Amino acid sequence: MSTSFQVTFNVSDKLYLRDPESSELGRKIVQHAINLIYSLGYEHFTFKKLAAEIHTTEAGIYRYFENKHRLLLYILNWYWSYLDWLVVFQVNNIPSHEEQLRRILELLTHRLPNDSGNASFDKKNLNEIVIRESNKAYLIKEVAEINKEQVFKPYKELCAKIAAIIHAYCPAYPYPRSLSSTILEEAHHQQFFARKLPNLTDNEGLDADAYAYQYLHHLLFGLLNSVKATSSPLPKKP
Amino acid sequence: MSTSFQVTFNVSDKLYLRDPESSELGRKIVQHAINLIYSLGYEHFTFKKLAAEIHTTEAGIYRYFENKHRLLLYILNWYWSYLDWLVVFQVNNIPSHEEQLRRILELLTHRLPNDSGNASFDKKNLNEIVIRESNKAYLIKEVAEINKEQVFKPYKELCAKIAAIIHAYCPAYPYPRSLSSTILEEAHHQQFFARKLPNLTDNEGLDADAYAYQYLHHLLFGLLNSVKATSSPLPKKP
DNA sequence: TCTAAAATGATAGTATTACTATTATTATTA
DNA sequence: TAATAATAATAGTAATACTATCATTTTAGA
Repeated sequence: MSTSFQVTFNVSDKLYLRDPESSELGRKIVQHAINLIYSLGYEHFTFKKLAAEIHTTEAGIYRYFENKHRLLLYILNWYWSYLDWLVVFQVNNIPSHEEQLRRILELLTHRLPNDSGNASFDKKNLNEIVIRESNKAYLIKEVAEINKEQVFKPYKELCAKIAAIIHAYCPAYPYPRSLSSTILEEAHHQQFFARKLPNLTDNEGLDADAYAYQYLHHLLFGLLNSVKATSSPLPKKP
Repeated sequence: MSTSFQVTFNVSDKLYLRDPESSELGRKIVQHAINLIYSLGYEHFTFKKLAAEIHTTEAGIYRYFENKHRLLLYILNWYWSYLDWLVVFQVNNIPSHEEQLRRILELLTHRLPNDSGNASFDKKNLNEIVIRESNKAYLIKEVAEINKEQVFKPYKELCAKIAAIIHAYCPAYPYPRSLSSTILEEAHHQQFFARKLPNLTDNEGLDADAYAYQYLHHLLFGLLNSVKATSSPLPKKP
């Protein structure tokens, strides 16, 4: 007899019509959607192409997801939930808030470990589409309406969690949530820029992920340490 | 006899098939596109709807722009070029780099003056679509190819210009371009968040633009001043 | 001022996308 | 074993993203 331990993710059931985790077809849809969005780009990705890829029909996919935007949101929610869990796990038992933040930056800028997450998604492709497509999930006219359906909950929770650690590290800093969302966004954008529009960065030869880490590390600690220094000046040693 | 002074903008001629500035119809297309993208959202905006709005035909619009992505890029390039010009103008003759940066932040976070720019676009709508849609111009699979057509030149130049002032203000800071692009992006995202997903920010009752200004001001100067302090420590007063 | 060229308008048409509906077939589960 | 649920196969509709054609109007040049 073997025991298996499963981490479950709390994605809103508003995201799907039928739970894709509940069947082979559902899992295939999500798995191949990640690869296809990666290789075609979100705009050129269609349910018809996905159906052809996994030898099912368009109608078959529509039974799981209302449209491709919901499917994208589902994938991103999975990513954000998983990242949240990784943050909790990585930060657990680490006494230093500074070290906690350092580890978080590493998680945000580097790709997910490929063996992890009891899901057979291609983590490299997942990471790429998160970088390139995640803004398209919320930078839309209808954001207020879909927000009511809890579809951004995992993102907000992740943002709040990081904000809480920023606050613990530097209670005097007045914008922990905005700084958290800035870091979440720029961890992806600066990587994208470093790869595709390098003039928008100061990278010279580093890997995009390593560069993003370095830049954000300097930004985060430069900023927070300056606040710490001015708000509670330590007694100087002679 | 009257003299008129016109500022011209250097948008790449790859963006259009026929120059929309050269005709009444062309100007109407751009002007109403801004309003329609604003009210429908980029995804729901189509050339057919735009054609109906201005009492021309779909084919008529296709004679000016290859597709709606090019039209969006054209609009954004106009915005970026104009912002660049405003930056130059606002910063001219200001001796203090600090004051220069402060003025730039104000330009980035606040809407364009409505009477300006010798174009009859609705500046409020233009500002909204820049906030909500500009990421969709470059966060795409084909970014490398279209980048060759110079379509991001105005954005890069603006970024470089701000980076140069950051560098002038604080030569020791190692990431002026990334900081510049971060500020350009977050000036819009934090406004969007403050309005639509306020939990991602620390705003409490300020207008979104004022909040974004305040947050970014604190970030920019907090960071740069800390670098200044550590790189060239001033002699202490007793 | 006349003429040629260019721009526009009107209409039509194609391929693809984004869906919905129907019915037959295959698994599951009670 | 019967009922039920999921899937496959097929068809069809409305909208989108274009391209093509041709008549008409506008503009610019000789």
